Parts: sequence; C-alpha cells; structure tokens
Amino acid sequence: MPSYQPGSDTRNRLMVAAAEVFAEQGFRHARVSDICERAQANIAAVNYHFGDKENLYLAVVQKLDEESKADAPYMQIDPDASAEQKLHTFVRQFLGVLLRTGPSTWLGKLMAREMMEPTAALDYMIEHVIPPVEGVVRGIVGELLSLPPDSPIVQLCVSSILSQCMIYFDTKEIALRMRPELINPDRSYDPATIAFLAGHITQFSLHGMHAMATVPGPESGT
Amino acid sequence: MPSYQPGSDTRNRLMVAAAEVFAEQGFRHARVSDICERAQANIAAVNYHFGDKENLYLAVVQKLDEESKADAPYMQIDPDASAEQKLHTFVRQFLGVLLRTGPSTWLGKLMAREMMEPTAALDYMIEHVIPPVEGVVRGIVGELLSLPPDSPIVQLCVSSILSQCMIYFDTKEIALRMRPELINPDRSYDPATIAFLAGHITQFSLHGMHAMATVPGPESGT
Amino acid sequence: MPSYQPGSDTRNRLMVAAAEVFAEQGFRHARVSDICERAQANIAAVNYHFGDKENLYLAVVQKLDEESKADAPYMQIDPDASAEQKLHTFVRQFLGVLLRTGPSTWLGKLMAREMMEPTAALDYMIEHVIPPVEGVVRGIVGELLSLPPDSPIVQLCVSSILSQCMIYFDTKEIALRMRPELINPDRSYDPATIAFLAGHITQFSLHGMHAMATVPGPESGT
Amino acid sequence: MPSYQPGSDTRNRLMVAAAEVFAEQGFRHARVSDICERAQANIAAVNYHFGDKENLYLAVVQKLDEESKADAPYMQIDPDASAEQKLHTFVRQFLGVLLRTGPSTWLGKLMAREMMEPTAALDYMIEHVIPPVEGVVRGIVGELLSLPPDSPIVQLCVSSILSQCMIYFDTKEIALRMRPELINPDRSYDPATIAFLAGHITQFSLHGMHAMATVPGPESGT
DNA sequence: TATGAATGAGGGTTCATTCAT
DNA sequence: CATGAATGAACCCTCATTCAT
Repeated sequence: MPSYQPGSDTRNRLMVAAAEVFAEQGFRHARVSDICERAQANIAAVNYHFGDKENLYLAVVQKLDEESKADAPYMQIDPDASAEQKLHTFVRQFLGVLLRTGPSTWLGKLMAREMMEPTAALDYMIEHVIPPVEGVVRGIVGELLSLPPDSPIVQLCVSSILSQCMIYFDTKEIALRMRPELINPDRSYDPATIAFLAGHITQFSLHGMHAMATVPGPESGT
Repeated sequence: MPSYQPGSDTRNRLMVAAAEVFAEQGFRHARVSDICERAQANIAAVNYHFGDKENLYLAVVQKLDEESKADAPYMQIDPDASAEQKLHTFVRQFLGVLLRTGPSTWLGKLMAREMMEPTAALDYMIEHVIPPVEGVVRGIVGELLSLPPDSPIVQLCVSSILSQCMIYFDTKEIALRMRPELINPDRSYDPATIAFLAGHITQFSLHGMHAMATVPGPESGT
Repeated sequence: MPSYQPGSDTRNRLMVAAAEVFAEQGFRHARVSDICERAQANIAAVNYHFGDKENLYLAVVQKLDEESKADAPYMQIDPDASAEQKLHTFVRQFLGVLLRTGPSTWLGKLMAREMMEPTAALDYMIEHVIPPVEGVVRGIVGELLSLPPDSPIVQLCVSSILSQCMIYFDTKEIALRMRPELINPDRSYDPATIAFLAGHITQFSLHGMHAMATVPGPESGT
Repeated sequence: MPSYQPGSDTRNRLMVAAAEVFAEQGFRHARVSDICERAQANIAAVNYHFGDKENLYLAVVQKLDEESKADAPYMQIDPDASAEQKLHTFVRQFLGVLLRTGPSTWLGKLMAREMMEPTAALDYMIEHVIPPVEGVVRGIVGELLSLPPDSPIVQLCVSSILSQCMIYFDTKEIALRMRPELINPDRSYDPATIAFLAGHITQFSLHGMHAMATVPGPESGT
C-alpha cells in the first residue's frame, strides 16, 4: 500500500478513469474491472494503489474537489461589480459548469448521487465542497438584502437560487427526451440556452429577494 | 406464465413490498430476495408473478402513480381561490408530500432516481406523472401572469417554483447531517418547518414572477 | 437462506464433503470450490444452504460431534469392570478412534487444527466435545485414586493420560516417515500396534497415578 | 539471483521477521507482505534474497534450529546428577521453552504446524531437530531403566514423557479460554505453574517407568 | 398457484510473484 | 543490491433467474 505517488502514471490514469465511471454509474454500480479497463491497468491495480474501491472513490472525490477549486469560474467574481451583476455572473457561470459535459461536471454528478445514497464521501462534501459555493452566494445575497451572510433569510434565498440552477442539471435526462433540441449531441446544453436560463433565474431571484426586504409573510389558502 | 391476476394476495404483497424497497434502494440496488422476504413470499415469486425484476418495477411505478392521482392533495386546489392563494396551497401541499415519509413519497424517490439513472420507467413518468403536476402549476402561473399555460415564460417560472420545493427533498441527507433538529426521527420534516419553507417559496416566487410581467431581461456580467 | 432441511440431498453431500475437506485442509485452506466439486454441487450451493463458509464449518463440527457421541466406543465402558480394566479399555478404544482413518477421525483433526488457529468452532468444542471425554477419564482416575473427579490431581492425571494417546495422533506424519512399517497404506495404524501402544500407556499411567496416591512432590536439580 | 549474503542486513531482518510471522501464522497463512513490512523491507525483498517464500521458510527453520542448539537449556543437563534429577531438570526446562513466549518457542510452533500440514521443512526437522531432544531423554530413561537408549521400551517411555509436556503447549488456546488465570497477558505460562506441572509430570513418569522395569503387560477390558 | 432447490455469471479482494529500473 | 510498480490466478460471496415438483 504505497503512499501517495504522484509519479505513478497508472495511478493517475486510474483516478481519471474512476472519476468518469463513478460519475456515470455511482459508487456501487461502478465496476472496478471497468475502471481498470479504461485505465488500461490490471484488475489488481486498484487494490495496489488505493487499497480498495472505496478508498479510490474517496481519492477521486478529493481530487475532483481540488481541481474544481483551482478553476471554478463561479468562484471568481469581480468584487467591484454591483450585487445584481455579481448574481448574474454567478448564475451564468454556475449553470455553465453544471450543464456542460466533461470533468468539470463529474463532481456535481457525484454529489447528486451522494444525496440519494450517501457514502463516506458525503461528509467530505458537506465539509469541503458545499460551503465555498454557498459562501459566495451568501455574500451576494447578503449584499443585496443588506443582511449578514449567515442570516436565516439569506440562507433561504441561497437555497432558492441554487435550486433553480440545479434543477436543470437534475432533469437533464428528462430534457433529453422532452426538449432534445436544447441539448447537444455530447449531452451538453447549448451556450445560448444557458445564457437564456441564467437571465431568467437572475431576474426571478432578484425580484424574489426584493420580497424579503419588504413583506412579512403570506396568509394562506387551503 | 400466469395471466394478470390482480386478485392474488401474494402479488399484492409483492407490489407493496417492492414499492418500499425500490424507493429505499433504487431499482438496481433493490434485491429480489429482500422484496420477497418483506412480502413473506418465496424467492421465485417475483419471476412467477411478474416475469422479472424490471417488470415488477414497472408495475410498481404504475400503481404508485395511480394511487398518487387518487389522493395527491396538491392536485386538488380550490378553483375559487385567488391565484396567490392557489400557489401557496400548492407549494405547501407539494412540500408536504415530498418531505414526509411513507408511501406518498415513494413515487418521488423513484422519480429522483430515474433522473440519475433512467430505466424504462422514466418514459412512463414523463408521459404520466410529470404532466399533471406541471399542468396544475402552469395553470396557476398562467393566471398570475395572464399568459397562456404553454407559454415559455410560464414554463420557466414553473421550473423555478418546482425546483425550490424539490431542493429540500434532494438535500434531505445533507440536512440530516447539518440541521438534524429540523428532521424527525422517522426522517420526515416537521410540519412547522414545512409551513415555514412553503411561506418563503411562495413569497419568493410571487415576486419573482412579478418580474416576468414587467422587465425584459438583464444585460451584463463578467 | 433456508432453515435446516434434512431432506435436501445436496445439503447432506455438502456436509460430508466439507467434513472431509476441512479435516484435510483446515478451515482457511479449505476451498469452497473443492467442497462443492466433491459434493457434485454448484459453487453457490454453500451460500444457499449455509449462508457462508464459516457457517458450513460450524454445521459440520456440530454434526460430527453428534455422530461421534452416537457411536464413540470409548464412551461406552462396562461400569462393572475394575477401574484398571476401564482405563485399559478407554485407552484402547480412544487410540483406535484416533489412529484409524475415516469420518471418526475428522473431528479429531478439526480439534487439532482449532488448537493451532482457533475459530468460532473452538468454543463449541470446549463446551461440547471435550467435557464428555474428560468426564469419562476423570471418573476412572477418580475411582483409581479415591478422589473426587474434579480434584486438581485428577485433572493432572487426565492430561497425562490423554496426552500419551494424542501424541500418536499428532505425530502420525512423522511416524509415516520414520516408522512407515507401523502404518497401513490407508494411513491408519495397524490394530496390533494400537493394542501394543494401549498396553504401554495403560501400564505407564496406572503406575504413574500410583505415585499421586503416595508421594508429595519432587525436590530437585537445575 | 544473488549469492548467499549472510552479511546483508535486510536479509537478516527478513529472517527475524519471517520467523515471527511463520510461527504465528504458519507457512501458508503467513503473508510475504507482512514479513516485509515487519522487516521494513520492500515487498520484493523475499524473492530477491530467497527466491521464493518456501525457501525463506526453510532458511528460517534451519536458523532457528541452529540457534536453539546453541542455547536450549534442556540440552545442557548436569551429567553428575541422578537420573531422577536429570529427568526433573529436563522436564522443567523443556516445559519452560514450550510454555514461554518469544523466539525460543518459535521452532516449537513451527514443528507443531509441520505435524499437521507437512512441508519440505518436516524432513529437516525429523533429521535435525527431533533426534537431539529425543536423544537426551532416551539417555535419561535408559539410565533409569538400565536399558540401552535404542530399546523399544525406552522409546515408548520417551514418547510418554514428551507427550505430557507437549500437551500443555498444544492446548494453550484452550487453557486461555478455560483457565485464563494460569496464563500471562503475553500468552506465556506463569513460572510457578510451569514448575508445578513439571513436578507432576516428573513424578508421574518416574512411577510410570518403574512399571516397565517390573510388570509384563495388562490383561484387557471390553 | 406456488415453492424449495439449484445455478452461473460476475462482483471485490488477496497475494506470491515478476519486471524494469 | 534493491525497489516501486504491476500482474494474474484464485478465492469467497452475491443475486437474478430457472427448474422440477
């Protein structure tokens, strides 16, 4: 059980292949043999480099997280822009990452799966993946509402904003069947569509938040 | 191969048990042996009554859908209420179904899984499960915006509204870890919490939709 | 995981084959595939009938123990004989069981292995296999020494007697190489040899025990 | 393939570690990786220095035997003592080696395992390990019985004596469960217990052998 | 109508050994 | 003289399915 060996080419190929297969199939469905085949490695390579399947999975999640932090565009927002502009930029960039294909979406897929059938990796994500993203949005929303970022109202708005983005990620399989013209052959959304959706979500949310600053709460129906 | 025998007791017990297990584990993880045990049936009963595992799954989805249509509270909304009240009622009822436990949530869980790893059942859901729900919301939104229910703008707002509800369903495992006090031991959300969330989502969405009626769209961003 | 099904022929063949293979190879070395082959059963039969390998092993130990109790000749000793005769009979019968081949020796082999690498079965043996045998010898020794069967001195003598029998079982592989003429082609000891050894052990032990009744203990050298 | 390198430090560490692991686990259960880890050597070191696992094992047995001959206390018995004293000394020392822990008992453990599942090493032991020990006892017994050391009667008595010592080695796992108070945390027997057992075995055997000098043989039982 | 028994394909993991450096 | 990397055979176990009754 060798310690971290960045120099091993097989080890890296294994992680890349594993990220792909785990993202496609989830942890349990993913077959070690598949991963090894794609990595052109021996079936025992996973055990040699990572101990077991779960350890490989954890390593992949961690690596994906680190890579994501290195170049996630939604994390780099011009601090001099207006809060409205910041929100628009964030939504557009975040949607872009979610609705494209390739490595940048793998972590998202893994997270979606962790929510349905959690593994040890969910704890890592709760600690390392979610807070930074939420933090950015909380900052923007706080600025818009003139509220501290950890205010409960801010939290509600953050959920509302993120959910509107994530829904298009979650329903991609449905969109593929109901609105195939919106989605490219490589399963990514068209940039124009992304821009359009980002516009809507931003507008909807800006006005939605405006409510928070003014009204108390609804009086109900049945 | 027996003909369809709705009267068979074993067959019914099998479907009830299967609904539960499929909802908990998803199609692939669910074990036929588990289902048969819970149904107090023989291990061969599934193949005898349904041909194979997938067929049982399809039958379960269909049955759940029919039951859901019979008593889904969010489908029965007072036509005389104001559009605002209708929306609030829908959100509260829909959230209630999503965030409680028990049979009423099984179909939701199955849908969530179908989005991640579609099976033949997804086509059924796209055709039979989604349209009625969307139709209700589209009607409300159309009324609010004075737009036809099939307008693209209405569709965007419907997605925004539903997504804000579903996020709390999708992130239940995370909430369980980050805000355990909000969730009961049986994994259901507290009614008061549900009411609170419904209030926020309604307000946020009402104001969000207000934007649609007025402004064109944003320019800008990084 | 069916409950005990004495009617299953495969189940019985599995246990017979397993007893043989476990006795030959020990628990860990024994291969499930070997057992299934000898039993002319499918590789999955063990899992179906016994859950897993260890459970099969435990079932085998228990069955062997029950069979042994049903017909172990050293357990049936004429109560009217003199204590000396009883001892001689026991030693001869016990040696006979140990030094022959076939099913009657399998339990012994399993015990020998449990002593070297204990599994869960050792606890069963300590509770069910050893006490009856020791009890018989303790009775005889107690009678000879006019001491209660649970006296420490009796225990020491019991160990001395049993050890002298067991050594020929333990060193069979060595005898096979050093004194092959004493051992039949089927790896069993010759009856005449067994009788001869029994005579020695009985005499040696009778006089050895005589010491216990008289002398205190040795003083001695370096 | 390197020539014999007694000076290699790795080679020596490998042998020490291997002795320990082989004694604990037996030849087949012992893992090369374990040995290498304990020796702080590379996983390929065994094959490099010894060709393969079995060769390492053979080397270990040989080395252990040589060391044992250098300092086994039961081999060094005062020739001027009485035969009775010699026996007592031998039994006490032999028991001491068997029932303690540490390197001095490793060869014994290896032998015990060889009896159950012989490897090539058993032949070595039959030739080099057993004869010296038996020789010592044969000498003492011969002296006691005024018989030549190679007399069959002497051989029988030697077996009786050695077996009484070895039983406590063989049944250590059982004693650990039934009489844990007799055994130290490091799995060795308490010196007082060893002395006590040695006293019994000596007395029992001295009187047992006395029988040989007098009586013919038993007339039987059932 | 239903079941106990049995099966075979395939899953992850282990481990002694080999190879290139 | 030694090692990190890699390998392949083999092992136990799982599980949907099938078969005979």
